[in-house]
Amino acid sequence: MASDSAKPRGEGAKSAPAKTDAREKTRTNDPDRTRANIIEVATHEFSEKGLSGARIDEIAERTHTSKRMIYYYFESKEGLYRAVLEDCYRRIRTIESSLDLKAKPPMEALAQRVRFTFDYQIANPDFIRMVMVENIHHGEHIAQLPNLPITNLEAIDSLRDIVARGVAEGTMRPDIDPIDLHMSISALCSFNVGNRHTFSTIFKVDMTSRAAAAARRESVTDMILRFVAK
Amino acid sequence: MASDSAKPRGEGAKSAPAKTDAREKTRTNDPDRTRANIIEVATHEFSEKGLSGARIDEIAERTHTSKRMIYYYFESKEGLYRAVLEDCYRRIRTIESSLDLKAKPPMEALAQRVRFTFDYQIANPDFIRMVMVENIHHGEHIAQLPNLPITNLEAIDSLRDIVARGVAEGTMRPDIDPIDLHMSISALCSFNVGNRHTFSTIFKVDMTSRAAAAARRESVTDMILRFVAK
Amino acid sequence: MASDSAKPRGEGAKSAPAKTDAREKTRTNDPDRTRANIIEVATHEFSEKGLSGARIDEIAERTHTSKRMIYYYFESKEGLYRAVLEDCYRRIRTIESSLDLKAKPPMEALAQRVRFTFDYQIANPDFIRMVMVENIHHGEHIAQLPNLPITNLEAIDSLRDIVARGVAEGTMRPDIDPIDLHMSISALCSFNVGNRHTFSTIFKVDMTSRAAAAARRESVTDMILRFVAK
Amino acid sequence: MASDSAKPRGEGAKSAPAKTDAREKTRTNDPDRTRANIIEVATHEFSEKGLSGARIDEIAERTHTSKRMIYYYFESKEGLYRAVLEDCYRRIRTIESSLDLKAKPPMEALAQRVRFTFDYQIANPDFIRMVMVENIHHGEHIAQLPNLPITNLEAIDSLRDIVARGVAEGTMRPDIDPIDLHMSISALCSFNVGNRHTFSTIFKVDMTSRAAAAARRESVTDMILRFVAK
DNA sequence: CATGAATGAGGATTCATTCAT
DNA sequence: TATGAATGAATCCTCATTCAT
Repeated sequence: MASDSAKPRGEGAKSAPAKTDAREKTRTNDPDRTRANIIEVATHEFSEKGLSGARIDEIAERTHTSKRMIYYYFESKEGLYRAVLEDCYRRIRTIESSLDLKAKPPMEALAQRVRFTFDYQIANPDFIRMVMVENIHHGEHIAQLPNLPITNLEAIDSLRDIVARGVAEGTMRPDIDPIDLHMSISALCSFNVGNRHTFSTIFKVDMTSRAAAAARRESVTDMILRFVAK
Repeated sequence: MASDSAKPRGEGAKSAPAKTDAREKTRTNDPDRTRANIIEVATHEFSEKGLSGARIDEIAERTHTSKRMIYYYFESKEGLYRAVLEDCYRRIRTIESSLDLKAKPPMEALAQRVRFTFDYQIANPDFIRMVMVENIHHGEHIAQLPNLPITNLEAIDSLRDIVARGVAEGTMRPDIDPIDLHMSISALCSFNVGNRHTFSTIFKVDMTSRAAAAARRESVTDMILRFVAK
Repeated sequence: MASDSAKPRGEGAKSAPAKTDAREKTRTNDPDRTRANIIEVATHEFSEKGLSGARIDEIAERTHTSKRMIYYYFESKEGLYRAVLEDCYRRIRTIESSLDLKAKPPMEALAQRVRFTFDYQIANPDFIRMVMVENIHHGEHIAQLPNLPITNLEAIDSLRDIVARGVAEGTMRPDIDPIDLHMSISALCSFNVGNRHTFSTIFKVDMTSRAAAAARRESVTDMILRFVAK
Repeated sequence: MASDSAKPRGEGAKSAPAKTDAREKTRTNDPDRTRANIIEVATHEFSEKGLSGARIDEIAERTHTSKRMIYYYFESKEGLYRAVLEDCYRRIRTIESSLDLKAKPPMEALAQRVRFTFDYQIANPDFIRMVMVENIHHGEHIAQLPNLPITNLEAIDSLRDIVARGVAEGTMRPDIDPIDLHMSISALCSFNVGNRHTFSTIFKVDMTSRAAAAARRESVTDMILRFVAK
C-alpha cells in the first residue's frame, strides 16, 4: 500500500529549519512528503507516550494534513506505529553505516564507535524510547516488519572486524563475541537516555547536563575498552 | 497490623471519609490481603501493557475483588499505578538489603552483587518493565512518591563500601564512582530483560535460554570486574 | 454475556401505552428493562434501515439510556443486531404457538393459520423486514444464534398435523409436504409487506388499505386451500 | 448509439457542464462500455450488501475505471444505485417480453410463465435482492425513476390475456385478477431466492440443490394452476 | 466492604465526495 | 477523460469513573 519511499528528513522533529514555502495545512499533493511529515510527527508522539498513550488526533493536529490522511497512508494506528518503528531502525542503520572505522586502529575504532553510539542516543532520544515502547509490547510489531533483521547485522559485522583486527594486533582478547559486545555497548549507551528519569530521581543525580553526559560517556567507553583489552 | 497498611490512600484525597466503624464487621476479608492482591494483579497488568495500555476492567477481573475496590483503595488508575511502582521499588530494596556482602573479599562481593542483580532481573521481569514504563512517562509518577529516594541509596552505600575495601586492599582502582558503577551494573543487568524482544528479533539470537542467560551473566560480571580492577 | 431474560414488551415499538412512571433518561437499574427497551428501539431502527444503514447514535437517542449501555449489553452493533433478530424470531414463535388449531376441522384450521400469518405480517412489518435484512446479509447472523433452529419446527409440526388430519378426513391430498406448504404460506403472506413498496409503485396499486389487504388475504387463503384440497 | 446512452445523468444535476467537445478524442474508451461495466459491478455490490452496505471504493476497485468515473457518470452513490435499479428492471422486462405465450394453450402458457419466472429468479438472484434492498428503503428510489412504471404492465397484460383465454376456453375461473395473480407468482417465485438464507437455516433444509429447486418449481407451478383452475 | 449498572468524554476508524494534475 | 491525493463529517467503539443498592 502506498509508496514507501519516504524521504527521511532528519531525526530531530521540530528543529528542521528551512522548508521552502508555506507550512500549515497546504495541500501538498506530494505523497512522500506527506508521509514523511506524518511519520516525523508520529515518531515523537509515540516515543513520548507509547503506543496506547499516543493520540491519533494529536498526531493529526501537529501534521500538515488531516487525520484522514494518516489512515489513508497507514491504515491504522498500529500501521503508523510500525512505519515509525521501521523508520527509526532505518535511520540508525543508515547512520551507523556511515561510520568508517576500518582505517583506524582497533582500540581507537572501538572507542569511536562507543562514543558515537552514546552521542547518537543522547541526540536522538526518540530512538531508544521507541525501542522501549516496542519491548513493552513484546516486540510484536518489529516482528511484523518484513525487511528489517538482516540489515542491522552490519553493526555486528563492523564490530567483528574491529575485534578481529584488535586480536591480530595483539591489543584485544581473542574470546570476544561481537554480538555480546554489541549488547553491552547498547546497554551502556542507551541506559542514560532510557532510564534517565527514574535513575536521576531515585539517586538525585543529574544525568542530562553536558558535564554529566561527557563523564558518563568516558566511563562507558572506558568500560568497553577495558573489557576487550588483553 | 490490621488495616493500617492501606497507607497512602491517595495524595490528593477528595472524598474518602472516616471509615473505621460499623462496616468493619460485615465481611471478614482482610483488607491488607485485598490490597496486596490488587497490587499483585495490577503489577503484572501495568508491566505487561504500560500505564495507558492497562485496563482497569481487566485488572478487576483478575482480582479477587471488584472494580469498586480498586477505586476504594487507590482512588484512580494512576493511584494504583503509583502504588504498584512503589511496591516494585520496595521489594527490590528489601531484597538488595538482604544481601550481606560485607564479609566477602571486595572482588568477590562485587561479582556476587552483579550476579545477584542479573538473576533478579531475569526472575522478576515485571520490575524492569515497570521501570521502562515509568521512564516512558518521564518519571512523573515516581517523583510523586513521598518516601522513596532516600531508601535506595543503600544500594549505593553498599557499592561504595565494596569499592572502598577494594581500593584499600589494592585490587580496585581508586577512581571509581559508586553511582556510576551502579548505573553500569543496572544497565548491563537490565538490558537482557528489558530489550530482549527487539534485540533477539533483530539479531536473531536467543536471550532467554538458561545457557544464553548464564553466558551473558558471566560476560556482564566480567565486564564490571575488569572495569574496577587495578 | 449479560442476562438474556429480556421481557418482550410488545411488538409495536412506539405504541406501548402505560409504562408506570417517569420515562426519559431515568436511571432504571433494571437491566431487563434497559435491555428490552434497547431491543425495542433497535428493532425498529434495523428493520427500517438495515444493518449498515442503522445508526447506533439514533438508537441510543430513542432509548431511555445512553449509547454506552448498548455496548455494555450487546458489545457491538452486530451483537445488538443479533439480539434483535433473535427477539423477532422468539416473538413470532411464541405467538404462533399460542394458536390452538387442533380442535378445528383441518381445512378451517389451515385457513385460520394462513389468515393469522397474513395478519401478523401486516401488523408487525418489522419482522419480515428484519428477515429481508438478514437475507441481504446471507443469513450469517441468524446462523450464529445458538438456540434458534429447533424451536421453529413447531410451525412445521402444526402444519403436518393439520395436513395429516385433512388427509385422514379425506379433504386433503396425501402428497403435501409440510415444509413446502409452510414455504408457500410464508411467501404469500410476507410478500404483501416485504415487497409492498416496489410492487405498488410499479403497478400503481394500493396494497395497504384495509380493503386491499382483506382482498389479498382471501386470495392467499384461497390459494393455499385449493392447493391442499383433494 | 455512441454516447447517448448516458441518459439520465442525474435528476438534480448541479454542476455537470457541456462536455461534448475536444476531450472525446484523447481516449478511445467506449463510454457506454465504461458505464455498463460500472453498472455491472455495482449491481453485484449493491445486491450483495445493500445500499448503505455497499462501498464506492470497492465498486471502483472491481471496475475497469476509477472512482472518479463513477461520479462522472452517476454523480453520487445514490445516482449509481438508481441506475442499477433501473437496469435491473429493464433487463427483467426485456426478457419477460421475449416470452411468446400467446400461441400456447392458456394453462400451458401460465405454467410456462411460472416456470420461467421461477428459473429467472434462481439464475439472477441479483434482481430479487435489489428489489429487497429497495423495499428496505421504502421504494423511495424506484419512485424517482422517470420512465419505469408503465413498462412493466406488459407482464400484467400478458397474464390478463392468458386468463381471458383460459376463461373463454372454460379451463379457468372467471374471477381471477391478473395483478393479484402476478403478485402470487412473484411471491412464490422470489421467496426461494430472497429468503433462502434464513429459511434454510431455520428449517435445516436445502433450497439450492437442483433437486430441491426443481421440486419447489413444480410445487409453485402446481399451486398457481390449481388456483386458476375451474 | 461489595456488586452490577450506568455514563460522559474521548478515541479510532470509515465514508462519500472533491481537488490538482 | 482519467488518476491518486486529500478531506470533513460522521460512525462505531472504549475507558476511567461513579452511582444505587
